[in-house]
Amino acid sequence: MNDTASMHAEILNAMAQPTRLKIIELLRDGERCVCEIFPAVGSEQSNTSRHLNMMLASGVLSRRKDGLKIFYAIKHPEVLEIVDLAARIMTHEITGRHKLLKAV
Amino acid sequence: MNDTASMHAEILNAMAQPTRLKIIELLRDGERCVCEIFPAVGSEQSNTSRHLNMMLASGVLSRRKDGLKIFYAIKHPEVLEIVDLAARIMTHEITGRHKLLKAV
DNA sequence: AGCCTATATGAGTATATAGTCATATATTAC
DNA sequence: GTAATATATGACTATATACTCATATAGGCT
Repeated sequence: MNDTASMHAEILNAMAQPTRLKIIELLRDGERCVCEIFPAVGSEQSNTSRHLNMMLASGVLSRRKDGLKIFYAIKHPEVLEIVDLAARIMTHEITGRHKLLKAV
Repeated sequence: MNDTASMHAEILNAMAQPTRLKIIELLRDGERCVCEIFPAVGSEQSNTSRHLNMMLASGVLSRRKDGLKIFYAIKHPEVLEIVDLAARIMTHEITGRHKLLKAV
């Protein structure tokens, strides 16, 4: 990343994908190892590993090694706040679109 | 979008790109027409139009027509909150990485 | 009507992304 | 040492994305 806009975007992008959102939701109540994460999100181990690594690189997740296992966790509380705010927008949008349908 | 995770991701994705972040920053203090937006963000008119349309479709922006001009605006206050929280994460990351460099 | 301005879109390209399968790299247990 | 487990990565594919240039569409003005 070079300028601040692309670093800023990179952080948001690390949350803006269905599998990555599932990972964040899973980590909401604490750290998990990769071996727990990939079956929980229903994705391959290799694919999950790539998502975890890019989320680590962009500062969304942190990790800790314990023997063979590597535990990933949400690095900043702001991550969950962002995900929750986006969920609120989604709710507004869904109810808004329902009203539009009713109006017809 | 089919499931909630992909709609959720779509909303975040509509902010997770440098040009789109610049658009959001520009609209922070009020609506602007496309003719004002594209020179301000330094992007082509056609490219800016596409970004604006996808941000509209995902519920991040709203638009209003006034004669020839179309004014885009931030649709939900949560959008700015999300952008600000991501900026805070970026700040934490930058200071954190500086500490790492100092420690070496 | 014709002309100008503002916005959107079709078509194309180059790059990025998410995904898979196979393999490499630890780390632990025996 | 070997075997087994956990994670990461190389190589590849298919699709998505951001972008450009040219053109279409629509509204206002004379």
